[in-house]
Amino acid sequence: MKRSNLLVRSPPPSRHPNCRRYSSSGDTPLRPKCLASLVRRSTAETIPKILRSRPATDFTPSLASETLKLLWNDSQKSLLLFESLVATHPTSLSLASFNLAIDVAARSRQFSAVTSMICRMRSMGINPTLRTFSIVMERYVLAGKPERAIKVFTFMHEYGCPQDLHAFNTLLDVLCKAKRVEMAWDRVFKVFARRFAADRVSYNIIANGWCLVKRVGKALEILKVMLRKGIEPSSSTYNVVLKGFFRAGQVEEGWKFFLEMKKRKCGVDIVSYTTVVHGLGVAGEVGRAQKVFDEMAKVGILPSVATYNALIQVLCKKDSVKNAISVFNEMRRKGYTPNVTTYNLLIRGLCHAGHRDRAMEYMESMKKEDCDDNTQDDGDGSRPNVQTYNLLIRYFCDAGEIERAMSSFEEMNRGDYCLPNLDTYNILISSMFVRKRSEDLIVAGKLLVEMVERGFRPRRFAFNRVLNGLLLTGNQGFAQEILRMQSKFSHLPRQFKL
DNA sequence: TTAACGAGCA
Repeated sequence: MKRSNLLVRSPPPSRHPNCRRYSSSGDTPLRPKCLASLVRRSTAETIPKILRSRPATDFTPSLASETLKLLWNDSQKSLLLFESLVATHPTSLSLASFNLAIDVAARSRQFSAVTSMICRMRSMGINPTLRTFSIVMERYVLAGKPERAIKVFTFMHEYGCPQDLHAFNTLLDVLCKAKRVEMAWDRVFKVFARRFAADRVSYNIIANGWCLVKRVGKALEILKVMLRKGIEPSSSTYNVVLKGFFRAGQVEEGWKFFLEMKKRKCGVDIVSYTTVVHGLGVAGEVGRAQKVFDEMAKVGILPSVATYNALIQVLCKKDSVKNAISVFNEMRRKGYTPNVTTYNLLIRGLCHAGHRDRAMEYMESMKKEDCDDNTQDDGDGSRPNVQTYNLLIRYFCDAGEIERAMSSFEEMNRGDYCLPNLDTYNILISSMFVRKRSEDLIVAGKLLVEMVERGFRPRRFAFNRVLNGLLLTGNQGFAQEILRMQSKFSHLPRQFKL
């Protein structure tokens, strides 16, 4: 498949404004955005050559890991960069870069590549940590192979990572977060609890697992077991159950539990308040949510950005986006810095109310704040992320503004903030069927090709839909091409070995 | 190492 065929092209060869001399060696240090852009426009053959042409001093561990982060949604290119760095500048690879590469490989189910990366990092004197193994375990669970995750846990000490309580809790958490709480309880907790001396955190994780599948009764049972065993519940334990009630739609039970927590002084904190503001609000009890929010100042618990976000979301969903904007302005006046979630909530609220132009203004201020802000202390600050782009694209598509959606997509595809993910492609491909135009179906086909090239696995449904569309509009040749890609794609090796 | 704000599916 020639990329030049693609209507939805990879980024134009625009130089990043911060990057004056990225294609030849010079005295300007290489920045992550420039290296990412360079890698995306190069091939497996040229990437190592380009890397060799630059002085070794350019390749710091942070350049390597930041660039891999930017290439997160292009698994092919990020793995190519990783392999090329191994060959040309191995000292630039830190634990962080290995973890990123392992995550990307595992996400596309290349588990044998994961094993070799772990062996390679050890041979380079970088020991895989629990973080490394939690990535692998999580990917196995998400790939529908939870028993493999358990196996990784039983083997990991052979790869230099201690099997301890911390690791035990991490495995429990990985399973519970993927809603495999029964497996976590029966196959891990019961089997290993004594050996690793399960603690309060272990029980909290299980209680949370039950709450995630909306079985608060089971979480309360865990609470009883803790009390029986003399393990004192923490504020996290109570907050988990509190959230569980609201998540399960048991609003009044949640409210009673909150009152009881206050009465018995069991660690009511900022998390409990945020949970209640959000829980009451999304259940439509906006007045009560607002009252709880106002109560915080009186009891001396100041709201955090997350609390403001909860209130803003509630107002957008159940009240008016106008009031949400007032709260947003108020939080800024008080000196809070909105994060990417705050902006995404407002942008979604505005789009939902049909104000897409105003939503775009907030998008622009996010980008502006990113330029003004050099500190970036918590990593991503308020830069637009994949959710920001996806929600804008989704609303543009829903409103029939396909061109606007495509222009946001192209901007995203420049890769200054993030690259399109599976959701982005799914949203756009679906929207290509609304106008019933032959040219739209070609775009859908090209998007499908591009997503496969970047390591995403479209559902069979997407393949069939695009194929049918192309055949019906007389694009037999392109349909054949996609069919060939699909047959190759479905035979990708699915090795599960570690 | 666990808990709050985001996060969809044929």
